[in-house]
Amino acid sequence: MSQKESMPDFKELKKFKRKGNFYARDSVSVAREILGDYLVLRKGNRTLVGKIVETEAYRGRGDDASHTFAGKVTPRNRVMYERGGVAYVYLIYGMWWCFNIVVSSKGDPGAVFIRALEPLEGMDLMMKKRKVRDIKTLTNGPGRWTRAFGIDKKFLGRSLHSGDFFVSRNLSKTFKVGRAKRIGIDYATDSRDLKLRFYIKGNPFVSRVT
DNA sequence: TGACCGATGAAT
DNA sequence: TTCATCGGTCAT
Repeated sequence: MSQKESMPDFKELKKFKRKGNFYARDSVSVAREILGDYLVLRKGNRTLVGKIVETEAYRGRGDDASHTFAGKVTPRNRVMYERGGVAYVYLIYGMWWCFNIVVSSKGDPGAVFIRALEPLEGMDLMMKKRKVRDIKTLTNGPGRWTRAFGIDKKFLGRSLHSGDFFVSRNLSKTFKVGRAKRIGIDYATDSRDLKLRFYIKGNPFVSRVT
């Protein structure tokens, strides 16, 4: 279950912001280690904060579920070739924005897909964006949390090293990590059954367990 | 320029 | 389990 824990204030969150060397590594390491961290978006004098509870690793060139399989380059996926630490955002099903963090070194595409958050601060603003009243369904899916945060095409290529949009390290992680197949990539052949999805065991905001 | 489609969500 | 949905992508 989701345990009560003290919520760091904005200043504290900023202090433990994840840096470039954290993102400039392989996608599996980042996808695992970013679990439990805080995604922080400052809007004026308000702050939206969600704990990252579910991720997927996309391994770039050698991963036929990735948008950069076999080194494919298009206007959309171009930022995936940047050094880790920028956002890769794209639209799916004509209506939902998917948010990834680019990882690895420049020229080596990789990404960590953020699938679900546990909402911690700014829930009133999130609910206005999502038009839902039930907190359980506010941010427990890739298209849901991005809508709650107002994430869209404007975020494509945006740096996570800024002062108003970043990931903050959680210094007290006590959970167990679950591992499963990635979702919605049945079009892939070689990579479809790899267990590259990671989630916080028992957290109610994970989009699905199996 | 336009055919095509999906790293989903919601209803059942 | 099914299916509505539509802006963007990319090949032409």
